[in-house]
Amino acid sequence: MERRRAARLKDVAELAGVSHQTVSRVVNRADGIRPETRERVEQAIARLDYHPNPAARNLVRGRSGTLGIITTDTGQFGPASIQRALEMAAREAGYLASSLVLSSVRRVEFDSAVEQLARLAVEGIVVIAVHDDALDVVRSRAGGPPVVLVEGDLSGSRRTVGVDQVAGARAATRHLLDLGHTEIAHVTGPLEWAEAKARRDGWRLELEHAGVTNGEVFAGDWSAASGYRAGRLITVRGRATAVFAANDQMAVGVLQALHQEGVRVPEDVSVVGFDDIPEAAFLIPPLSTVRQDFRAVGQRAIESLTAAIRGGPEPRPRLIDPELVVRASSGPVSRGVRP
Amino acid sequence: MERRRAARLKDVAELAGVSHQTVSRVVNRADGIRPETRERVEQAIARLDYHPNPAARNLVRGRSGTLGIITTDTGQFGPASIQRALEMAAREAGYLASSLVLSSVRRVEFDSAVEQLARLAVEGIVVIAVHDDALDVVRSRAGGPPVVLVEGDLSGSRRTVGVDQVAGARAATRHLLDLGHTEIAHVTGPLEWAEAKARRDGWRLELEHAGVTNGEVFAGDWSAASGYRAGRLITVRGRATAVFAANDQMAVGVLQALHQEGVRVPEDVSVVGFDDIPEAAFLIPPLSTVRQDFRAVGQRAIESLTAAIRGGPEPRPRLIDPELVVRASSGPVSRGVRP
DNA sequence: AGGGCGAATGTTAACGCTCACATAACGGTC
DNA sequence: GACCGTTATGTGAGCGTTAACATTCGCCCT
Repeated sequence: MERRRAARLKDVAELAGVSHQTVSRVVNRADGIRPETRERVEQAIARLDYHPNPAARNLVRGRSGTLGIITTDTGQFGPASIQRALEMAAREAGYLASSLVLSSVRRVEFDSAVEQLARLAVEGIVVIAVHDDALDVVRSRAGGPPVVLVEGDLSGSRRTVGVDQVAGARAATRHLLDLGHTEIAHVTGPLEWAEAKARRDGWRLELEHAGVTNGEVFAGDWSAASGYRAGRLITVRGRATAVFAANDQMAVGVLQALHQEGVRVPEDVSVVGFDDIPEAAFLIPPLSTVRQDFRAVGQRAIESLTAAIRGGPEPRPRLIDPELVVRASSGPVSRGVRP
Repeated sequence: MERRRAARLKDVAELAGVSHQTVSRVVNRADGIRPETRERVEQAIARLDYHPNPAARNLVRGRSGTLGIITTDTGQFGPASIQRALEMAAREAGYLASSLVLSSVRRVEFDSAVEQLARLAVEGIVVIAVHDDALDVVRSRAGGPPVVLVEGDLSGSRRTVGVDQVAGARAATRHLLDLGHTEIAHVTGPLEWAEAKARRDGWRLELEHAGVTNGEVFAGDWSAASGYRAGRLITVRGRATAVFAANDQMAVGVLQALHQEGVRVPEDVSVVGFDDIPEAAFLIPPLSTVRQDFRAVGQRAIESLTAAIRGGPEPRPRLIDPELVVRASSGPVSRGVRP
């Protein structure tokens, strides 16, 4: 079968017996078209299987219809999920999203990424900013397309969107306090990450709020291995009756360490994580955790970016509330003695 | 500061004192330009910070410069990794990749995705085809842009690219046979998935090749929970001295079940997974598994697609060899009796 | 009946680039 | 010095669309 050229506005116009501009109006849903004419044009469009040429459209409108997403290839659950959510939200907003996955957060690579996006004439950029360094780079960049930061340090003056990490950590800690725990340890993420810092701060704040001051801190790095090490230390020192891990992967490690030492969860020690990874519900025992609505983060970020592109003000509140998910790994503090 | 319009070809031409066509030639690396002229033009480009307008370029060239990626939001490690790899490879090939993440593989949604990509005038589509159903939908589609299938059923006549799942499964099984195991159980993925089927077939083939016929099969669904259930059954029946799980998540479940029952890994039972998820090296014990080179898959898929767009033949072999990664979870069959 | 007005549609000119072709410049040959 | 071929550069058209303005038509009002 011969491959015909795609139909153009002009072809549709000829078939429908109108001018190309009328067709354009129908395609772009302008009003001031007689229903009868519109009907005729729409039939012609259907018959020719006409699709507007996006390149021509973008050219004449002086825009590219493209957004850039810069993220790092950390393999972490959060950033990857947000990337996905951003891609979906961008498409819903009528933009094409082009994701740039960096293998490091070094300034050079970051700059070249921004350069590459400039070459694509992106109208805006979303940076999934896990690292403080990345923030600095963005801040230092003058001119160019508007930039929205996601999930980094949300306290800055720039446009930023993200889950309220502090609130999530406080909710998790409050949940453990409500169960009667007073010795609540915390396993942190790497503290260069804004999220890790915020979760630690939330935990600390809530403890102070409750008048509890002596929570132990264990330094982790997001990995299950680091959670495992923290878990072993916790069993050795043997004071905490509850552990709040800064992410689910580390909580997995904690669970394994506790299990290995014969410490029962939640009878002897309660564990709460953060993220609600897909496996969380299938762990032994199912993990209590804090769920983040990445979909909402993606949508708001794109909203904020499109607003910036149009030169408008910040649209909706930029902090999104996380949700505590209680499962079997957290329970009332036991009266018995820890083994 | 006033925001100037972006520089055009004409602006550069005027500044360099040449025609716009000469500038175009310099930009597009055409030869037949005097070095001196080229130098002058390049300086002008740098001074004006000129970037070609991709919309105008695509319009006149009659192409969109865009590829579509269709994937499903399964949250599985493999598909997500491949999506990333595809995005990177597409960009390296000079294309903009637009990813469509489907929440189901139902025909309707799939069709609307293809429709949406047609609207973007994508030049080609990569489908990360996990489900047999998805394959059918693609096969039924006539006309439109070329399509490359990734990681589905690789035996079809269409352009397909992927890791040789059968070879990977055979390597894993061979590894266990080499360690002296003869009772090797297999935990499958959901058998609607082409990968799950291929891994089971590879396991079976290698057993037959070695003259071992009595491997037990346990049906799983990729989740850690299903692996856990299989692990419990294995300890109850108590025959297998080795388990090959069709993915790492299920292997995690197996490990937990064995551990819980006091079965030592690898002393009593060896475990091998598939995927090499980031946690694999941090599990207890570190998990032997099969690593897939997703980067290579992405690159070959894009190569194949660009070849198809140009109407050329299939470029490189489309099957990629996986790599066995031996860690502590697999060891020689023990002479002692299982507890 | 003529003027004016609004609704519906048509006409023309960009948008920034590449392609195909036209021209200029230059050196060698007879 | 007229002719040719080669190399380097310039010119004009057109890609498919939208924006701005122009036109046509029918209708109501005085």
